[in-house]
Amino acid sequence: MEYNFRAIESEWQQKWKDDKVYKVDNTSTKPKYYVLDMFPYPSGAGLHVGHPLGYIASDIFSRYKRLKGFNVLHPMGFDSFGLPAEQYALETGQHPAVTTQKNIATFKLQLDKIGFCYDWEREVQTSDPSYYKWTQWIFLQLFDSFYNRQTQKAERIAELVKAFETQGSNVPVVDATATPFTAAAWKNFDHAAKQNILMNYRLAYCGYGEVNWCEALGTVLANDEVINGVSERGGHLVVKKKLRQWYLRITQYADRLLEGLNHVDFSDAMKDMQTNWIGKSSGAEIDFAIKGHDAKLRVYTTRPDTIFGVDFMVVAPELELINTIKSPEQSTAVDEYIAYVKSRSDVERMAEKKITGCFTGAYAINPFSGREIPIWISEYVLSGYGTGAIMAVPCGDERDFKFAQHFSIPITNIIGEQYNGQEANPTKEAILENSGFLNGLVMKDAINVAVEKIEAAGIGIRKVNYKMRDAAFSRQRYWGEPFPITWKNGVAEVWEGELPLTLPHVDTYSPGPDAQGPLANIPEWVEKELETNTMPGYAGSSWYFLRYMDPKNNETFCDRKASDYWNQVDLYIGGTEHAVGHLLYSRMWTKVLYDLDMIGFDEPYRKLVNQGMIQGSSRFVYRLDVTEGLKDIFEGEILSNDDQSPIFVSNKFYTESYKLSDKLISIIENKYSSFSHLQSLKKYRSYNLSEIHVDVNFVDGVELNIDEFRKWKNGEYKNAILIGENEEVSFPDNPVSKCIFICGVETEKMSKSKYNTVNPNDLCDKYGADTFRMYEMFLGPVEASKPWDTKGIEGVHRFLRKLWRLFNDELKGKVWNTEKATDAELKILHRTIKKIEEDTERFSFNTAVSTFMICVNELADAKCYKKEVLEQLLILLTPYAPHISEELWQQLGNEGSILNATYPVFNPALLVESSKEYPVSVNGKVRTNLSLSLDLTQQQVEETILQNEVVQKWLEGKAPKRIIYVKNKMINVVV
RNA sequence: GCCCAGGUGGCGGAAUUGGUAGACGCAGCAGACUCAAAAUCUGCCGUUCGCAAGAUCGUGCUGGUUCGAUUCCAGUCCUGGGCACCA
Repeated sequence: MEYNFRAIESEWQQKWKDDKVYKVDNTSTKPKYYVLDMFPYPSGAGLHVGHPLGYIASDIFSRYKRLKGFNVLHPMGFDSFGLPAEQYALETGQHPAVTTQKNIATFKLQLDKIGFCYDWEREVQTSDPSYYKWTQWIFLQLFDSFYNRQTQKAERIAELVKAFETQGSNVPVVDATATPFTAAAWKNFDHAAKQNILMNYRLAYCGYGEVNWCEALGTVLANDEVINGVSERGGHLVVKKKLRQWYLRITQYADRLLEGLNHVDFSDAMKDMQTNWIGKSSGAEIDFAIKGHDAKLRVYTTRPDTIFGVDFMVVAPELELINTIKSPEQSTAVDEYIAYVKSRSDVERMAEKKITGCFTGAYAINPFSGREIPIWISEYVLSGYGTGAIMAVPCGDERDFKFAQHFSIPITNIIGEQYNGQEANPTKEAILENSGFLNGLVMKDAINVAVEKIEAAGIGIRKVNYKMRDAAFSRQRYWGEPFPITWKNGVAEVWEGELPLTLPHVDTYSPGPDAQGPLANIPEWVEKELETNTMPGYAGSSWYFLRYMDPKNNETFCDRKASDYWNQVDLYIGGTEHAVGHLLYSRMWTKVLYDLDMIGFDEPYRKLVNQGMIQGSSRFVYRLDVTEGLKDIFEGEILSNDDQSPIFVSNKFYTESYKLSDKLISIIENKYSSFSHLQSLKKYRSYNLSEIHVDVNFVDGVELNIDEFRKWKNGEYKNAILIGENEEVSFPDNPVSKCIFICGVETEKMSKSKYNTVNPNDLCDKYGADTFRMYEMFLGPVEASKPWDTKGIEGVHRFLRKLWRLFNDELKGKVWNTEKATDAELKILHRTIKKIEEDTERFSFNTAVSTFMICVNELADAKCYKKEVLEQLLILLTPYAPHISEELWQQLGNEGSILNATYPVFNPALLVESSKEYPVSVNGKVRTNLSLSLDLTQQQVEETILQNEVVQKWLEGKAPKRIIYVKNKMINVVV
């Protein structure tokens, strides 16, 4: 009987489905364990082998925990709102709901084929009205809440109203408003005035923010749709535009998001990323008078101790203030510079090495020295951080220093010898000079003195700042959750209908007027004065882990009993690309729901494991192209021919600079003198090699399958002429060719457009899901990123077949028996139990797979076909390769599914050793091995060692200085 | 630019706490079985020198700490991820 994985896998998948073996209850006497995968976006391209890496890891762990006696929740669903579906709708006119459903169906087929233990009855989809009903509802809770500074938690907006009614604006629970009011005044405000004030405190609020606006496309673009200041599609100009936007006041939670990191098990790298993103800093906000103007320049600095070293100011080019203060002489230059900056993204601005800037012609006054300080604008200062203006201290800050040098601004030294005039010194240890009342103080002590003086003088305040900004929460798009908000006379009101407020049908997905979303095109929607923005992708994904606990509930987002039972996610597996977006948002939402007493915990994820990315390994062919400039010359002579039979050259012509070589041309010439390209090549010797991605699925390693290549893309290259590595040429009409064509290789992101994706289904068909699962794990540590290479999968498949042969022989049939296992055989088993358990616990799945291989190799060598041993091994293997394990488990005559078996218990007594083969080194270099009893004393070991021939040889008669003996590890003789 | 991660054979990787570098697998080479092929099995498989025994160098690079460093420290180069509207 042979290992027929196709039959085995489909049979067991069907049986498990029929028996509902993965159904999970919200009540159990067993302890609970919640394993979560990051929410997939169901893209049209389907799953590629990179996606399931984390899913397989979590599936293994879920099954392992189940065997260990836990009630395990391991759900799956879809983050099904998003830009790609809408983009596709724009191009094809198909409704996103339709394409999304199609994509989800494909994903589910693919996932099921791999044999995951999801309870599909708990599936959620964010674009399903029964789901986004609750996303909208939670949004309304955010809208109806504010952050109480006193209690440090979210509370209902009604509480704030009560406070205003009794105490006016001077309340301890929130920061003061821009314009103070009394309790009496509050009561006299009209509705709109009150709402405007409250909008400053709501956790979900409306404000104004900049977006990437593309006039030509009439739409707002995502950052990744903008490249070098123009749109990716069409290359149209993109500028910043201010729009009314919804925001989440996540900044209020900055401190708690930081503090919460102490209570979760995330990697230090992940915690660092979040900490840096939040970017807490403390310093001061200082108002500088501006010469000849009433307006003040407010700067934020973390180093108020350096205030006497300020040589210039830098203001973000976006700041309105600039228009007021710019001098007539500088006006044109300033406007031109602002126009330049408008075309640049934040990333470009921060990454720019070239120093740019423009003097405004205005001067600020140093409040302590009275010095006049020139005010500049430059793109390296961003408007969103701090006050959008900095005081520049070139002797202490590298960027300020370079700026001063570039524009020849004189530099003041306030740290004496600590500053060498060649580069800035950002120390806090120097003793201040040229610094008025701060002279003689060490800088780090001077910070506090300076802040106190600034506060006393009434020109500034101590200020804690966060780099993190409030999260923009609206999109000018169609395919997202509508806001249950109406606008009455410019005031945002909660929509009065019953949730969900469903997405209306639209005829076109084109943007609405004035940079509004497509919803603005619908008369009925606009008539009802409904909000035309929709929510962003992270709305639905910020709370989905809660919905899985109680996915069908129509009364509440998640029953309290269910969330109390399942509590936090015990294990969350996903990529670092979500480090600062999704993870921070869902942590914030959890904290708000906790504050409002709707759930009983304030961190969503107890433990986070970061899965690495599987990169694509792309393959290239190199097309010989006539260069652009010469095209005219070839008109009529070549070009028509060119398109039909392009020439491709093998890798070596690209890497070994065979470009333009006589050799390449002579190859063609010698073989095919009538070749029509030849004349032009000889004549002009001017061509390029362009890299063209080819589908990795018809490249074996690096060798191109030329027949497949000719059939590719409906025969686009069927007439191609290929010059191989061995300098043989393949023509379309000579199918028998000795041409060996080698492709170029590069590691890149796995993506359909790069033709480097591999479909897991194909591999499951060819080798089986068990092989696929184990191979994904065998590739390397889950946390590591690595390029995909299908080649090694054979090895894992061979391993499973070898396992199969421990039970069945192709000719003899059943070979397993019920004989008693020997000590040696039990030792093999228990060493495996120990290692598999350890490796699984620490998510080291790749070494676990190796361990299985070693175990099966050893059992095969020992000809051990004993049920007593094999049965235990199968249980260990179930989480990794569930189908074959179940099949063999049944063959052994077991009742019931192996899914419910009990995990083997490791018996240390079986592994006790009495001696050890020690490596013996002399001066740290291993020279020999020696087997010694484990109960020897240091002295006994030393004596034995010195007797040894090899050791004596290396001692060369000298006496050893020291002998290091680490029991059970090694011995080192120092001479 | 800033933040984070990673550089080990031809390739993916192992070495869990500073203790035999290269487990396990792929590819390759040689052999057995076979009419042949597939499958399976056996052996070899970092570099240089050597018939061999053995020696030499070797974990991106340059230094340091240590009896001993892939592992710790400092610096440096390269690659990948993120940088707020892809999800």
